[in-house]
Amino acid sequence: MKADRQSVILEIISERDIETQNQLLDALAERGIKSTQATLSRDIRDLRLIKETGPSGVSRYAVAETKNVSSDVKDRLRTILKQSMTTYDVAQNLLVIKTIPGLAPAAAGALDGMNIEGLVGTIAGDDTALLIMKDNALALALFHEIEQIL
Amino acid sequence: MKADRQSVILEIISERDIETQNQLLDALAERGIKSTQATLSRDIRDLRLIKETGPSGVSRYAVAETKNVSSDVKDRLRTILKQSMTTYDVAQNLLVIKTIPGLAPAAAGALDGMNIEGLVGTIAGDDTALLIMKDNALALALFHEIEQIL
DNA sequence: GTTGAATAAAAATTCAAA
DNA sequence: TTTGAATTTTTATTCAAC
Repeated sequence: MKADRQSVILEIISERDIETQNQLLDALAERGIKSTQATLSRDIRDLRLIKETGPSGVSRYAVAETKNVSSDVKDRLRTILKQSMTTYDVAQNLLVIKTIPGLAPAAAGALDGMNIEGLVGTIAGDDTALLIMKDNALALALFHEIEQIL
Repeated sequence: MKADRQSVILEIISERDIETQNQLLDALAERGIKSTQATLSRDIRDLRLIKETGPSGVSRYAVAETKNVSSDVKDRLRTILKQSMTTYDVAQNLLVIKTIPGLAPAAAGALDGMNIEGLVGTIAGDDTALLIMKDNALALALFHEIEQIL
């Protein structure tokens, strides 16, 4: 399954340095996911991973830095999410964030305030905020980013 | 000359999307700089350029985002530099920032406060701040980044 | 230490297939 | 629409020269 595989890819690159698509292929195999280099090349494009040169000069895949998002804003977001969010999940290109009653608008607003790439819009009821992402891969990437932030 | 070429590379990728090293080769040729793909591959590593996937899905070379630097800090830096800096230049791995008298420590402090990759240390007199960078390529990259910020 | 030519390695794409 | 095998394209490295 594409979404599963891409999700695991994000996990893998957050845990260790992956220099080549073949390395990624092996890492996926270790987790029981069999694929091919061609597919990974497409996944990497979908997930908008970058290839960066690390401190030591070796290159590796990484999640693109969310541009224009200051760490201050990230801190504020973390605070708000921690105080308000109860659960969150991803479905296709949508992120669903459940909050304690009344705080969904605040959570949605906080996320809206960050210039998150691919975030098309948010809508919040009382205890549920919906984030509409441009595509499934970007929704998945944000899901994992929230995981990291918390 | 390596430094010249690398400097022009940074200019080129800030002006237009470069998808491949061959495109970069051509762009350099237009500016009278003749090189080879092998050399550009090395330059790209030296400058720690990343290859990212743009909004449209095409990949391009870009300057690595300075991690952990919030836009608030960038704003503050801009303000301070604009108010204090008179000239700036790069020499090898050193950036020399001249300021109006008395303000060099403030400028150096502001730069120190950002987590700039490759910035080893700063030393400031009355009207001159010196930034010691880890290597020439990183000094050059910061030079261009300051250009952008202002 | 820097470079280019040749080569090896890696990544993107094509095309057929499911 | 997703995928893998084969192929093409792109990038990194080797090695010789400077």
